[in-house]
Amino acid sequence: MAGVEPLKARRLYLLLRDRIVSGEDRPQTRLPSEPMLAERHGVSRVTVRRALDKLAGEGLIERRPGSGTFVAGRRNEAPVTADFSNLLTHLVEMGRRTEVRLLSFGYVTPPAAVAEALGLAAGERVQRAVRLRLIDGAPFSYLITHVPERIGVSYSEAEMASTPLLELLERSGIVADRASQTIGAALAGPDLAEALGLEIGAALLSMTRVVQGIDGEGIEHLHAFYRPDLYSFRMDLVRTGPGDARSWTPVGPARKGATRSRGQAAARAETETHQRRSTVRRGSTPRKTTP
Amino acid sequence: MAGVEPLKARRLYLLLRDRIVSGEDRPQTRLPSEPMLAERHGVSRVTVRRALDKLAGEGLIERRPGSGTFVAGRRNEAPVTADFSNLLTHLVEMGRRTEVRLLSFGYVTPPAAVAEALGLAAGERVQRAVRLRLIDGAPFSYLITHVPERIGVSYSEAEMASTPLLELLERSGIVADRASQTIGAALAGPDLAEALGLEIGAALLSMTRVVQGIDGEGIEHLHAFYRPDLYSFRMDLVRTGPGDARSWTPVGPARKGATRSRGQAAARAETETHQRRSTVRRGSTPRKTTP
DNA sequence: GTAATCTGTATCAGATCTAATACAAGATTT
DNA sequence: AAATCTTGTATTAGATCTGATACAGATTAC
Repeated sequence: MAGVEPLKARRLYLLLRDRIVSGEDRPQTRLPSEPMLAERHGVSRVTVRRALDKLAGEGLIERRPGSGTFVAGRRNEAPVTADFSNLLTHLVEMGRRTEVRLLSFGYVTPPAAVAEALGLAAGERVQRAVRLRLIDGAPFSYLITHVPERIGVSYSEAEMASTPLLELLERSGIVADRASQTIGAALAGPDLAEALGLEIGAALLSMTRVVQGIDGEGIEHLHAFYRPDLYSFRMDLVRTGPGDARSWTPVGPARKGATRSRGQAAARAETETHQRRSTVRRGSTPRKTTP
Repeated sequence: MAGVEPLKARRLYLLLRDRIVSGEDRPQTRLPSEPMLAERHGVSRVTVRRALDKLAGEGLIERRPGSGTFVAGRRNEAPVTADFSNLLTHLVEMGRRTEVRLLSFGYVTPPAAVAEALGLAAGERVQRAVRLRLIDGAPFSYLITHVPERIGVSYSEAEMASTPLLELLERSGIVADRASQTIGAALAGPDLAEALGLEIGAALLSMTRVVQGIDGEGIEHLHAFYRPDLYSFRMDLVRTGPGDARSWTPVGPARKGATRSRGQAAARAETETHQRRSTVRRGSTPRKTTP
């Protein structure tokens, strides 16, 4: 009569977790008691307890002996948000310190997908670098870059560890003209999990970016993985154009709540100003990017 | 002396999987033999076998008894790609058929996060709908929409199951003026996993979108989950502006190689044309959107 | 054709997970 | 103050999962 499910606790954990993070179960609300949950989900109280232990470990619930288990206050969403349209990012970082670690560096023959994306000749070698980015000491992104060998030789390994890649390329006279980004999701394998400080099956945001020069020649291929709890992508759009022909146009990210209940024109002016301002400011900040 | 690790097989599975999908292990290549893998990773051959079974089940490897295990040909990436800047999407769908199922419909008091995002008064109710979108019979997105009650009543439940939400709103005279989208990743819980036909711990792409009217009033709150193997977000960027003041500007997705080696104006004009074209075409196709 | 190598299959032992039960301690209600 | 409900802790046994070993069938190389 035993269950065929080898992961009852995990299953229940994910179930409860979804309801909490989605806001379905409101903060400060009391969850059903452990015996109740056990009965309602057809598992033993020990299993319920395991699921709740996990939730408590992540700070999603608060347990008060004798009183009950309560939904904790909504925790902050991904604090570091990248604007989509910005390559030289513009992390919305309020006084935070970012750091880069070079995990791997060398010249290899690229995977077929990379070679194709960069438009390389058969057998052409590339510089491959793996970097880890941290914010306030916490790793949040894992970056694998491939650069054609002839371009990669124009800067050193040491520079790679301290300077954003696109900046290095610019310095070498390489002109980036176009880029294409694709965003997806993936599970954390052993390497990624360890580097990013996550469990092995954790969910990751992934991005692939291909940067091309004026003649369409491949300059950089980036494959990046982000911790979704520390990083996310954001894009703001405004309806433009007259009458029926209007369509959506991306703009820079608006300040939190700043555009609330105002006219369209005012909102647009504001976001555009913000964009310009942040662009200028970038030149004076130490070294910040999201490659 | 037995291992403390309860997930050796899964660990190895993810490790090998990463190497295959990243192209590190090239297609048609033979993997190390099972005994070799067992030794190199310090596990038993049975464990290796379990990992390989999973990979074979996903078609990532091909096993030939007596001969060896081979990396299967690179499988296609996410076939359905959404352009970022397009709300009324524009799936890059080549003759595919999409379908919508309404899983849940009703009026509720919204979670705090939703109420806040929509700028609702305390206690104001919303229409909540859960829909599943399929392409060629395969579910690829799970959508949870919240719409203020006063707006939601302008269309019926039946319409909800057949017509894109934004289109319904437009029809009711609601004018969407601004939108904000945030993209992240999450693990599939029991509900999502079953609806989308995935295992329980699978990785999902998630998106939150808030649409506002001219006066900043909330119109729609969407929380969407996508199968990353069937769906991804894409954005193309072009370097604009003169000399040192140049920055990156998002454009519609370029046709493969179409914008190669052209100036900024040409590229933008082209994508806008393409965008408009697809908008017009939509009217004659059955029902296609990506809410 | 014979040896070496590889995948496929079966068996067995240890570890982990699940469940059931009992009891203790804190909080609330009656 | 007593009764009741809650979470915290401990113990037990059974089912399941995981890992290790041995052997069989298929392919390849020499």
